[in-house]
Amino acid sequence: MRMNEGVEWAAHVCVLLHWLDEGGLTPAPAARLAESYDLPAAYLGKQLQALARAGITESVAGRRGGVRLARPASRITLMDVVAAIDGPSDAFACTEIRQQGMNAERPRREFSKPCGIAHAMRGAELAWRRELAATSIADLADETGERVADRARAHFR
Amino acid sequence: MRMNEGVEWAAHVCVLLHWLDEGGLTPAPAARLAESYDLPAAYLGKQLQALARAGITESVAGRRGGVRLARPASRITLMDVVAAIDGPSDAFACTEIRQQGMNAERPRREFSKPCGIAHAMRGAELAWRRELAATSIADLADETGERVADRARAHFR
DNA sequence: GCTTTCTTACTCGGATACCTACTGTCCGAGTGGAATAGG
DNA sequence: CCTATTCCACTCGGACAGTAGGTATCCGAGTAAGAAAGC
Repeated sequence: MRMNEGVEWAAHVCVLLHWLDEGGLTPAPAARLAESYDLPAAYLGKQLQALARAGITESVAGRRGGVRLARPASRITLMDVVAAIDGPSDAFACTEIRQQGMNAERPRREFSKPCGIAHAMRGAELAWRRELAATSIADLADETGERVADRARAHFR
Repeated sequence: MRMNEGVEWAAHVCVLLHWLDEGGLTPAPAARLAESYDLPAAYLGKQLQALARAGITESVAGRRGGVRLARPASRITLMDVVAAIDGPSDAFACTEIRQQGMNAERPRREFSKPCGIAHAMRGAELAWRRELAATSIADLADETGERVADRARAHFR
């Protein structure tokens, strides 16, 4: 099980957009964001589109256009970013194999209670989501230090 | 992000092996285990090998051979099964893009503190693992009900 | 000076190709219990 | 009756093909700010 690499990119870009916002440097062109972290511009564009579809960023068309955060960074969580890029569906998908093979002839009502394995997996994923939802983009930006933020802003000025 | 389908198979098979153990019906041939849940025998064999490598099951060669749990089901957790099938590595892999692009020229010592995003992701995965480690195969078997266990044993007798 | 047109610099979305990892199958080698053959 | 051989039912491990989804690139369409041109 491996997470989409775009999640890392999107998270870093969101933090960067927050810093730029504080300096009045948004919207920032997608191509420059990609260049800031040496990422393939065309592919990062796809991830940015996904963020926009999820309402995390908004993009401004036309000259002097670009991307910016759609709401304060304190109200954007890592969970939001993961869900936008990696999809909202669970990693574990129960295929109800307990109803196959030796139990194929059994009446369906015997399986009305959800599969215990699926239930446990679901609980673990909920814990994971809860943790991700507890960290906001603003938290991440704050703990990085002002010097890095300043340098980023200088790079875009 | 999607989890290996074999994890579901392996978990169900472990529960089944626990039931069979209680009836003195182990070791059970891999082919029969596959047929019990209508799974492709050759591919399930691969997953069983992975379980054996992880020390969760042990396989008995030769005639009347098969597979059985290597230790009591109460001491096998879902986390063990997931790690055996899906690999022990984290889903999120930090590639340190913060050190690229506009920060490529910066001295390395500025990045001695771990990346905040990677840290948060790691914390969330730890919460996930903790939950999985809290559920044992015996727990799963118990909550399913004795009737299903009896039927499984009857199928192997 | 004001309005219109044009250019430019962006985003958006689809089409496409590649590559990795998961899914699934097959086969030969090894192993050990049970049946069989020989003394 | 006892021992040695053969057979059979298993597992193990590697090799291999197919497929889905993640990675990456490209291109045309749409949009808006600012410059240029015309009145």
